[in-house]
Amino acid sequence: MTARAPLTREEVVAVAADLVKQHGPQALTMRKLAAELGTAVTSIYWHVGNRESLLDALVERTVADLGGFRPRGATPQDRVLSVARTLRRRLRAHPHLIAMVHERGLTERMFLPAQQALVHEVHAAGLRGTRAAEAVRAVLFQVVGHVLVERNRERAPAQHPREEELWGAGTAEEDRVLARALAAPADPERIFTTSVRALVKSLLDPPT
Amino acid sequence: MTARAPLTREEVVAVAADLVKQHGPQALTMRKLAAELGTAVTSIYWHVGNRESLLDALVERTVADLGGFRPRGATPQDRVLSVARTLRRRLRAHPHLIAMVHERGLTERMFLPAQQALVHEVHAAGLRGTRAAEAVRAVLFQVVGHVLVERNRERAPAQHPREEELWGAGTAEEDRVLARALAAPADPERIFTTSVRALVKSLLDPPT
DNA sequence: AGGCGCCTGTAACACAGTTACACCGGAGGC
DNA sequence: GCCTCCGGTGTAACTGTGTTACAGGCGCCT
Repeated sequence: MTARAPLTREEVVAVAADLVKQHGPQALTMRKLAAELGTAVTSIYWHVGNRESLLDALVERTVADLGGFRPRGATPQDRVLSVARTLRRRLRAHPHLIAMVHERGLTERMFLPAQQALVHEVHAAGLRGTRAAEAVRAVLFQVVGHVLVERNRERAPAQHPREEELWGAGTAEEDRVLARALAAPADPERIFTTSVRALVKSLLDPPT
Repeated sequence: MTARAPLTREEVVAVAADLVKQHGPQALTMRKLAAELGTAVTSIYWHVGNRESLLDALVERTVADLGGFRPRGATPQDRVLSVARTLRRRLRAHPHLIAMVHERGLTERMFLPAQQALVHEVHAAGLRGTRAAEAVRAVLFQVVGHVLVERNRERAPAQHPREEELWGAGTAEEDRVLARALAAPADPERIFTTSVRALVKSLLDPPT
């Protein structure tokens, strides 16, 4: 057997990314990774340093994959919504990885490409200076925050006090339909669109 | 020496909470905890089962500590903002612990008390049924999401491409003040208030 | 005294990240 | 042709983690 092609840093990171995508971050152990690569642990350490650096590289890769934005829509409002939707979709495409980005305190890094697109749109809508910066940040915070919460919701265990808490508490008996709507599982897509649209409307519409 | 007062589940959880608050979740090892308690690891296992259960108990405690809400303000809008602010403040009071709640997929649990308060206000504002439920959820998603992002921002390492990325990219040269505003550190408090207010305004104002 | 239930401690297990060290194989100097 | 050095790999260990089998101790009831 011709031993095997020499290991490269890129190969290590790629296989590590696969492992994380398939089985979550906790499945990424140095030994498993070595086994998957058909090599020994020490080789990995030689190429990537330590686990920390490996995760850094993974995160870097993920952020780079998010790419740029081509907003669609007639009005700035529509185009901002378009950016928000695209960002959400891309973030949700790599759940484990964006969780890692978050856990490693690099959430802000994920912002940059979208931020540039948003700056453009907000500027087109007539906002300037500090006010524009605030609008951009408000939208970004909302999108990323929403995705984090949404993703969290999905892997949440059984929420034992959910329906009952609201029915029994007396607060919601004012409105049966409301109570039922809250007891039913939420539609994150709808909530997302609703709230982004609402936020954007207020931020861009009246230059108070 | 009179050996020591018998260990209780509450004592274990309390000391564990202290450890997490002071040195973060990774500092909570069973052996350290045992040393801190002046006992042996097995006693901890006897009282709390395993590490998982211990973290569950911690999280439960944290969620319980969040308590109820007494919204202040003249209009429903103001009172919603008041709830949002209180929720944010309380969440930010236990950064490590809310990170744990999040990582354990129990973010939604944190919602409940605030949710009840919001249901009341949204109802008072005249919203009903599905529309009201959506408004409540939109606000909660926004608040919790914002806190997650904000908290993340604080412990982020050096953001190497930050100012430069925006200055060099050409996008922001349309507006020097904007670029400078984005390069400067954001004021999360302001962003929070601005965006919650904007969101609430759109959600509650026009019963379109 | 005997037994039983609550609680604690000793010592081990498996598995994690990490590393000291020996080794191989080819590229270049003599 | 030989030697040395360097990039890269492998073996086997170290420490520290969660967890548990097992041996008790202490107090109370009968």
